Amino acid sequence: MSHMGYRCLMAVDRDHVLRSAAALLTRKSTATMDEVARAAGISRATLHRQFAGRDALVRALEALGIEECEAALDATRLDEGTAQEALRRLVKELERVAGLLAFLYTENQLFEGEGQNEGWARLDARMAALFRRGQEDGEFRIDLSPAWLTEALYGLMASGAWAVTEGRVAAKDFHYMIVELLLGGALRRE
Amino acid sequence: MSHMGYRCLMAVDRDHVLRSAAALLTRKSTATMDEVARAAGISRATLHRQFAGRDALVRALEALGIEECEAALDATRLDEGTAQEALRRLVKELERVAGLLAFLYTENQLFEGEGQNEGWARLDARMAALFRRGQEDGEFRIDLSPAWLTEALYGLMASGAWAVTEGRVAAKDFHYMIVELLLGGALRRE
DNA sequence: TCCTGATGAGACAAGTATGTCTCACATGGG
DNA sequence: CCCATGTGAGACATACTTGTCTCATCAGGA
Repeated sequence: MSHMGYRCLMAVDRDHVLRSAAALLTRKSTATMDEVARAAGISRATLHRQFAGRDALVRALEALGIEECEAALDATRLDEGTAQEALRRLVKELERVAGLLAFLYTENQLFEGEGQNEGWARLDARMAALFRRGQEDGEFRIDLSPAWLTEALYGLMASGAWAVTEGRVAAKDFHYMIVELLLGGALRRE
Repeated sequence: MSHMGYRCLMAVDRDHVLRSAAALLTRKSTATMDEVARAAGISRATLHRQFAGRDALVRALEALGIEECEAALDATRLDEGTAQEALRRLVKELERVAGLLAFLYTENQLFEGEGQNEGWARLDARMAALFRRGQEDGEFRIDLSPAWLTEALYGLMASGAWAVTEGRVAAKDFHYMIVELLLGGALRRE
């Protein structure tokens, strides 16, 4: 076996497995390793060969989620334009990972006592920085803390993702609903 | 044993157990029956005597959550005053059950395929009716559906409850943060 | 063709939660 | 005092998931 071929093969499979697992666990967070394996079209043995255990799988999913979020943040160019425009772009970029984010958001409740992954802290900081910029530029109100606005963004994305999967709202409205509510709230502007 | 005495004793214990379980499962959603029992100060055997199994316990918690939400809705007098005032009162009433609500909100993801409890549908309808009234009275914007606003309210309350338990925001700000974000959004009013 | 290595199927042991059961104990009423 | 009822402790079987292992198979490269 060639070394390159080996690295390539593993990388491709690993990514495919990871995305299948993300898609499944987004819908059913208690899926077993066997279900995850079947969803990825592989056997449980192979799944265990790639991920030492369920923990390792979830950690890998966490890393994937962080990675995708960081990529979304990078692609958004948070510093360009107004904070409001940047936030709109950000939610658009994050829409793809909303389901995975919703899974990890609730799953992280279980990791209490280990201290949260530093990746999340970095993401939180970048998002909070966006909200803080908006406040300093006079765009956003200053009586809602950047930390809360960040938390609310996560919460609304999770709610939106679930509402879509359960058919309570249309998928095409996802971005609009979240951005409009987060930015403007429910009240009519005069 | 007297019939009244029996009924009273069971009712009191059951309620106490239920509230202990709610408090525990709010923090650790995967707590075992044994942990739930110990948290309530009873043995696992007694817990099983009162609730046939874990399913029955969660169902009972669901019923409790629904009951408390309905009570909150009743106490709020949704029809009095402006929709905005009613919403502020509602969030205040719901604050007590936010933790339980957060637990059930995520737990319900697992009950898919059984059709959701009719109690939730009733609650959703009442909340959506409030948002609809706000829209019809010209208070709330009409481009965000009542269903989405209801969902967002759940999501924000869950986010707020978790953020508080993890110390990311202060408990005293809970009501203000949720109501202000839901009503006014992040943007400054001119 | 032969050989290497990954895979799938399945067996297997271990751990854990669950649900049921029995038994001893305590409390409270008759 | 005696008895009934609820309770706690713990044993027990069961089911489920997990993690590891073996073995047969199969595809790709030398």
